Amino acid sequence: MVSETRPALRVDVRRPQRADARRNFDALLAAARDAFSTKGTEASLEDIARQAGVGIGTLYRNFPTRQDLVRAVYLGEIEELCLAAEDAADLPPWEALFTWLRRFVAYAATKRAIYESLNREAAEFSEAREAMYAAGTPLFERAQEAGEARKDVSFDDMLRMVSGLTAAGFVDDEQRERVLRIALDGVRARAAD
Amino acid sequence: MVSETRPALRVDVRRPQRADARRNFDALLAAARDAFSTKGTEASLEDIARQAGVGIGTLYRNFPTRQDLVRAVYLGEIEELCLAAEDAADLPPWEALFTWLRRFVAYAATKRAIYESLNREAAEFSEAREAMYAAGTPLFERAQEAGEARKDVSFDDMLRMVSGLTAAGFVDDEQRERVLRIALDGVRARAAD
DNA sequence: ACTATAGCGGAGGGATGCCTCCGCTTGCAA
DNA sequence: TTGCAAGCGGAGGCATCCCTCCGCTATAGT
Repeated sequence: MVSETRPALRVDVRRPQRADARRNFDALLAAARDAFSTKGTEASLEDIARQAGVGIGTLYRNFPTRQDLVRAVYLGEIEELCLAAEDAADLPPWEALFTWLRRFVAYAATKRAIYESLNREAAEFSEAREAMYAAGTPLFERAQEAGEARKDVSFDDMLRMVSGLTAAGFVDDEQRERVLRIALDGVRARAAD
Repeated sequence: MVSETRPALRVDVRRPQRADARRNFDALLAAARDAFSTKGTEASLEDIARQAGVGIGTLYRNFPTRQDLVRAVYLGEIEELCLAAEDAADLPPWEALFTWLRRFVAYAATKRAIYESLNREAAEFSEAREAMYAAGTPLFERAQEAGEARKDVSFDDMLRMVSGLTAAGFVDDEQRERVLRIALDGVRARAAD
């Protein structure tokens, strides 16, 4: 047990020992992150290997199934998100929440992977998702207690809403930001509440 | 000139003459509608033909390219949406808008096709999209004029927001409805405005 | 009933993706 | 330096999908 100074999830996922192998491992992860974000988790594994500059065999040695690769990318992304939640904790309630959610949206990498996994059953995902919920929920509840967020909205409601926006297409980043703000205005407590 | 009693767009798309052929045509359209809604516009054409109970050759005769099939489904969906806007016109401003948007979300069929096409360049799509905008914008502006919708939000902002939610995954329909309501609360004019 | 022909369907060739397997290469410890 | 195991990469078998082509079927008009 023992949560270290940082919980950190086990993103390790069995990183190889030899220097060259480790290089390949990282290149694969980076290529996958990129491919998944632009083409979804159905992206061609052969493309990913090619993009990483390694043979397809190497990809399969490190990540025997597509799911393994998706999970590795996903876990890395989740970890980023958990750290971002810690960083935001110092800000005023609503701003902290908003900042974290913006990070959630902006972190292009796993956009689609996160979104897809939000529904996926697989146990290994649910563990990570719980970590993310554990990281984000305090921000949300703090905003509720400060009277800035509606009490009849759940964290899950809000996150799914935001993840939908994440997946949607916008003309440009300004519009994305604007729409995010609009949607979150719906979460904001109203004078009448 | 000449809007008929119903604009109706040309959804015809060259419907065949012979009775059996027309049956096949309709079955293909229905199967495609279904497949596109669940698997996106990349769904296997052979599956669609199989699902429709016709040979792959028949599919290609009616819709020489995938794009032709997508367009046919899309146009049908858009037409539904335009009609729904007319129907909603009798309701009070905000309710009319909300009713139309709910229809927008609920009409499962082209969920993804509409969403994908929202960005697609292709000219044939933009024409239909404009028809849809033309149908929905009055509802939105009426809500704005009635002081029920914010003036600093555009119809396009709102539609993209909603279409994002459309594509997102929810636990059940109640949650979808609830989240739609929350997001639209962000579009609603506030007392302070 | 008869027949011309619109329409049918699926075999099959080409492309791409998945994944396994195995002979070659190379980092690292001694 | 050297030896060897960890690691590499891609050929190739299998599956799936796309799309074309053409011999067969069944409709609709006479």
